[in-house]
Amino acid sequence: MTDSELEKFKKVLKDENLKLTPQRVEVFREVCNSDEHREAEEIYLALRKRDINVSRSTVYRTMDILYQYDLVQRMDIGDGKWRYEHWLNCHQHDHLICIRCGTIVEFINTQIEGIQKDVAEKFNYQLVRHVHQLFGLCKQCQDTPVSVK
Amino acid sequence: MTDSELEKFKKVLKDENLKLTPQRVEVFREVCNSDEHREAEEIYLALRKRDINVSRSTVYRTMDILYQYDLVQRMDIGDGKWRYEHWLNCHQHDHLICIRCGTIVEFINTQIEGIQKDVAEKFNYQLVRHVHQLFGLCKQCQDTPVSVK
DNA sequence: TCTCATTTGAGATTCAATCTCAATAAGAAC
DNA sequence: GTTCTTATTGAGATTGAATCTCAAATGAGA
Repeated sequence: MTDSELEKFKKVLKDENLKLTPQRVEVFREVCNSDEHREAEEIYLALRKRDINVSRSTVYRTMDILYQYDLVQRMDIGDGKWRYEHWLNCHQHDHLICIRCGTIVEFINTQIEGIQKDVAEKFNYQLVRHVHQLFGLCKQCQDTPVSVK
Repeated sequence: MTDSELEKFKKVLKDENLKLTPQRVEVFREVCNSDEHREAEEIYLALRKRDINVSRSTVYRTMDILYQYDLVQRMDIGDGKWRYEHWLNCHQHDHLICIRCGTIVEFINTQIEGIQKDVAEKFNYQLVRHVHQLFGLCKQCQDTPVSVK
């Protein structure tokens, strides 16, 4: 977490009349210090592992704030859990997801953005956001035989 | 529900050693007879409304079978519920979703499919399926002012 | 330092989906 | 048609991520 990131977070809290608490800062720090796409529960456990006591409720609540004010990105791959990632490298990107091992890879394709704009325009939709996920088998899982139970 | 659709369902059940029960047929019929993107609960209620008694459990279980054997399409728009739609017009399509009123519109864009293939190939993923959803405001919601609570 | 609205933590609650299990029914064999 | 075996059904219990509740604690402006 860079100082400028922290300042951005502080500004949001101030602007929205939310208080700067140690718990909120720790949650934000934890999110920023990993490039994985993690669930709230994983972030909660990572904090506990580092002996930082923040309740599960507070982790969920803070993730909501971070998402609400666009300080983190969040995605849903259809398993009923939100996965969060920091927004530091700020590029709009989509995801490739391995259906066997769960590995998530990011990709950027500017061509698709143009097409999306065209589609939205054609249907008179004012585009706000999109979800674009490609599910398949990663190289390693293609090469690994399925183990017998 | 056309006869050929029903036959396809019967074939799947037979091939998979599953039994053809009146409940399963009714659920399938209900799904086929609507072009909406409905939740299992909505399908369950629609059946009750027509005085067809199928339990909630059986609706959920049958939807699983239909999805498993590719007789229906299912989507997740991030609200924790699966929405089902029949697969009768068999075109691969994506969705435009209004974030205010929930209207779902389908669109087809063959250009994107090519790009998806290229991306998967580049990352050595063997593509299985994709999710592509555009969220925004539909024309009507753009024109309707937000009502005051 | 005082004050007060906000936040926290722990546990309760929600809700879609899944599981359990006794009763029922499909459908193969005869 | 009858019998037998196994799958299916229905009702309610359970699961699990997320949200809510409320008393106690705390941030931050005065």
